[in-house]
Amino acid sequence: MSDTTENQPVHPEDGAVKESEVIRSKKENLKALRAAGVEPYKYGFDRTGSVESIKLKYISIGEGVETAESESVAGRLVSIREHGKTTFANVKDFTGTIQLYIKKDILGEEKYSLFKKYDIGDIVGVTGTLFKTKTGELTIKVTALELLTKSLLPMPEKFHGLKDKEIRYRKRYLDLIANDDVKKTFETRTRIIKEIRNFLDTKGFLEVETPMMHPIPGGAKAKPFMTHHNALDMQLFMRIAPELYLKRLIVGGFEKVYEINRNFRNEGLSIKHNPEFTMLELYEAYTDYKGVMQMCEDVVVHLADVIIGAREIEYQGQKINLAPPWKRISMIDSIKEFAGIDAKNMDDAGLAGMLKAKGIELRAGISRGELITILFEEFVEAKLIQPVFITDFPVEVSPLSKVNRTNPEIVERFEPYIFGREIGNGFSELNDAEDQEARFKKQIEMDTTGEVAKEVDEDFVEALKYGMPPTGGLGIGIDRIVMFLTNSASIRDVILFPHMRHENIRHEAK
RNA sequence: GGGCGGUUAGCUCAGUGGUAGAGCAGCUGACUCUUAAUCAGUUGGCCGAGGGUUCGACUCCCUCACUGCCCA
Repeated sequence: MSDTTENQPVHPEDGAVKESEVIRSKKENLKALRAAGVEPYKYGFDRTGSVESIKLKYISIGEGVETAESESVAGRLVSIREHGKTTFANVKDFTGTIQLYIKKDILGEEKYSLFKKYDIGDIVGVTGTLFKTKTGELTIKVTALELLTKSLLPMPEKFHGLKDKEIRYRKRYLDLIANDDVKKTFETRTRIIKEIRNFLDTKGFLEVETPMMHPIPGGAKAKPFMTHHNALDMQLFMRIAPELYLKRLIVGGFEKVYEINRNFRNEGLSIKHNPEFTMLELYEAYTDYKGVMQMCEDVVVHLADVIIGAREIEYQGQKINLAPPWKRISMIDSIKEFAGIDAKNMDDAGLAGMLKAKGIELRAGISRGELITILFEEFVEAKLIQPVFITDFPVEVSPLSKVNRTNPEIVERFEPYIFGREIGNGFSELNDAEDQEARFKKQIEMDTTGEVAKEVDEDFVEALKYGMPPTGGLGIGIDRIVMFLTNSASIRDVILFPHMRHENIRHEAK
């Protein structure tokens, strides 16, 4: 942070992209077009259809046949192949790319010479009849051509596209222009979320919105983003989870609610973590963790059916079978099965020894439940490739779950894992207000994050005192689900504008 | 936070101490069914930033920034 250039502002006018020959040429073309009376930034264009619809409409016309009727499409010029007094070009809209055949004879001398001032990257509107070339490609024989938007910066390379991941994430619009699969991924993301809503709405769930700014930082371990309300002179925290608000709604009489929205965690970035990410949380009255565990399985299987059309998916070269029923195993048993460690019959010192041997530092006075959880995270998690529900979490790490009805050391909680990654969390919601208050207090005592003073959400405890029906709650990480269903390696590939550091020096150098 | 890799033309990439390269894009010209069009010519670089070693550094060393991956 001692670098003096660090905080110098970047001036997009002169700093973002240096004026090159390519840019100069585009600016000159713009000037020439204006001089010829062309408005380079039009206000609209009437299309007769999308590229895809037109391709479908004329899919079966024969070679050598030219349609009588005209069609109009608009989009970005993505390639130009000059051929003397004829030019082939490709125009791309949201649905696809179609070839243009631009002939001097048809367009006329003047229009054709104006067209030569168009550049790859410009947005154009074209009208013409359709025919198939001798290689069978449906092509628009252009009778009218209009510049709709002049572009001033060079497009990514046409064949190799845009590969630099940094530019792809920082300038997602270029990524979208250059890489068709990116567009597909984000369309799929939207379909997935829409399908989740559809699934839950059909089951009678009500979608609600709860505050993004909380007066009390929730979350036992997560660190919050802080902000401030000026008029109220009030410290606020970007929400870590909507859980306590949604449960207030269950107290209030809503019996099935869900929210799909952003959560914020002030932690590091990784292939699996973005500071803001999207969660589904749902709460259903009169069911328990087994009910929502079934719901979790149903939702994911439904998504596989609808989005992929298959229950076996391939993720990063690994086949994953989502077909129900998913394996269900307690945390302690999973440690034995996947790591060969018989934690049940080991004392705390023995558990701690195994962790220390792996170089893990342990807090003084750490509880048995925490030891088991860390053991699970260290030795088991990564091995959970096929879908599995890990159940029966230690009570110490689960302040919001009801204790197991037969064993008070564990709670009625589960986490689904796929490809070694936790994709959700669910439990029988604790509704004993006095127990909840005690567990909150214990959690605060154990809090080691230190940076933000955690406090008991008294208002939530009060709400519970009025009585919350037995309730099952479920959270699912939407980004991770989208990653699996789109075979995306990084969370950044499923978030349109992932969080990035400041560019500073490199940006200025360009 | 630690380890390893990357950063060279607008884009995609070569370049192991001796005058910075290719393809695409751009520019000039030829070409009326091309499609990664072709052919001929041509412009374009603070080699991420700063420091050091050296007669000489894109290249070796150090620091920093950003980035990708792995780990915590």
